Amino acid sequence: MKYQKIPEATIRRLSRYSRCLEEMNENGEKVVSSAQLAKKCIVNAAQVRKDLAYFGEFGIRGVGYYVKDLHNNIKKILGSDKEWRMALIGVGNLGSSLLSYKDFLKQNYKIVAAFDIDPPKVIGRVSEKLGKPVEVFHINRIKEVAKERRIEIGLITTPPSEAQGVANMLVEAEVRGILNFAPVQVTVPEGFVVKDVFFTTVLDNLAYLLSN
Amino acid sequence: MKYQKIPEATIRRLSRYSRCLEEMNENGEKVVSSAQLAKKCIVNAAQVRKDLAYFGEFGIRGVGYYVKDLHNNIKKILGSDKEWRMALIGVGNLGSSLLSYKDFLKQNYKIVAAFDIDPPKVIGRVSEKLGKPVEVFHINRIKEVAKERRIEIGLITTPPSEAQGVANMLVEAEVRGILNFAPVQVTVPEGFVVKDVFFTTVLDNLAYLLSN
DNA sequence: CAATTTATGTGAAAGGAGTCACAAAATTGA
DNA sequence: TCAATTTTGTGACTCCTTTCACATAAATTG
Ligand SMILES: NC(=O)c1ccc[n+]([C@@H]2O[C@H](COP(=O)([O-])OP(=O)(O)OC[C@H]3O[C@@H](n4cnc5c(N)ncnc54)[C@H](O)[C@@H]3O)[C@@H](O)[C@H]2O)c1
Ligand SMILES: NC(=O)c1ccc[n+]([C@@H]2O[C@H](COP(=O)([O-])OP(=O)(O)OC[C@H]3O[C@@H](n4cnc5c(N)ncnc54)[C@H](O)[C@@H]3O)[C@@H](O)[C@H]2O)c1
Repeated sequence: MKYQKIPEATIRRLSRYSRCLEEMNENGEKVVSSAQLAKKCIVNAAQVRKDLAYFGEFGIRGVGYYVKDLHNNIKKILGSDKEWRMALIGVGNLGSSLLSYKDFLKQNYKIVAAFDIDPPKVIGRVSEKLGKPVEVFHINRIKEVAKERRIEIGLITTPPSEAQGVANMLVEAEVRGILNFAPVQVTVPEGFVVKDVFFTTVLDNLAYLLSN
Repeated sequence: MKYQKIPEATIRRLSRYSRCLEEMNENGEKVVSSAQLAKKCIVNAAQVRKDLAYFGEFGIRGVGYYVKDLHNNIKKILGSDKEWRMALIGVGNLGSSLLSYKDFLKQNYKIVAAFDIDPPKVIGRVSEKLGKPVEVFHINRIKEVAKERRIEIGLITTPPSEAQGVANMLVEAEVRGILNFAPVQVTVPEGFVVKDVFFTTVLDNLAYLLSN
């Protein structure tokens, strides 16, 4: 298949397929058809095949896909075959719950440093919940520590008013990826990427659907 | 304008506009043009106008939109002019951080009950963080309490393996809206709505963009 | 080994969503 | 009062995404 721009929606679905395949693999299932995978992920079977076709031919006609093989291929496509080193900025309520989120690790995402404006205040939140606590630094050491620990992704869990400032520091520290939980639009220069996780936007969506 | 199906993306953007308008209103700004609002929300100006046009005519040609008036209209459209009564199921790391998330309240979303499989174990997580703690019930009382407290939305923050079971109980209790944080696809009958908040899907997306 | 079955990969068609460009309406100022 | 200015609301166009439908290829069976 000749080159085409890949839709964002395709990438989101690949992530879903990946989770399903992981589960199937754990259940000892060897082979899966696009129809079965589609059903499990609640999408159209042709959609599954087309999504995969952007990246190559992974199936065998008349058979389907080898679960493990396809899973590996999708992980390679998504870049989740390598370990991603992350920093968390803002060790508050949400931040400390993310610090103890075990699923990140399972998925090859690792928080290797945390930052706050007041480390002594928040230190209890970290150690109280984990066997091996993540080190918490003062925010003004972010550039230095980010370099040293080869951080590639920053998670922003500060109050909204601080988010853009923190994003600027991350840019300064050449942390190219940002996952932003603070409900404000932050902007970064070309070459950097921000993705948002806005709970209330999804809630608004739900509220809209429920009232119509 | 004659009736058309309204895109999901439009609803998501309305939610964004709403946040911006709220901020503008707090700053004492009275009038805003589609171009200004668009710039702030990082979208196209025609997009702003088209999104609003699905629901009526809110602007004045040659002038723009009255900030407060438009904000009220959008809140009415989204259904966020009323208070939504929510229950949280699974008072763990993430759940207890949501319980103390003040922004929900500001946005007219209110958690009026929490449920867990082991209330005594989790009770500390709630009261330790809040002035007026949310009551935690055993999960098997969900139907009874949901009716009594007129709950309309359920937040699922249990382990993934429990999510579908919890969703079934919410359906049983006629809670029509579900916001699911557990990284599995849950299904509900016609007439019910599930929206997902999957952190790792967004991370996967970020990882993909960073590795290409 | 040929016929049958099964399920992929993909071109073509349909369906949605976003952008452009301009007529229409309100305001301002001379 | 009327021309100039501003900015909305929207039809038409473009672009992107999803679905359909079928030729193609692998496997199986008699
Ligand atoms: N709590 C939730 O469940 C939840 C849910 C969705 C979104 N959010 C958003 O996530 C963010 C954090 O929420 P929270 O409830 O954890 O707030 P919080 O007040 O508990 O935590 C914020 C933390 O950020 C630190 N901080 C403040 N300024 C900083 C700076 N400049 N640099 C580094 N650290 C700084 C504070 O010391 C504090 O520890 C907010 O933007 C909130 O809107 C929270
Ligand atoms: N911790 C995070 O930051 C984070 C981030 C993203 C997603 N998630 C997801 O959110 C969910 C919760 O994560 P967590 O880290 O808070 O886990 P956790 O183990 O800390 O909390 C789970 C809670 O659910 C309760 N529970 C278990 N089964 C139940 C049932 N049948 N009914 C009611 N309650 C039940 C447990 O008693 C526990 O209190 C998981 O699905 C996780 O994948 C968590």
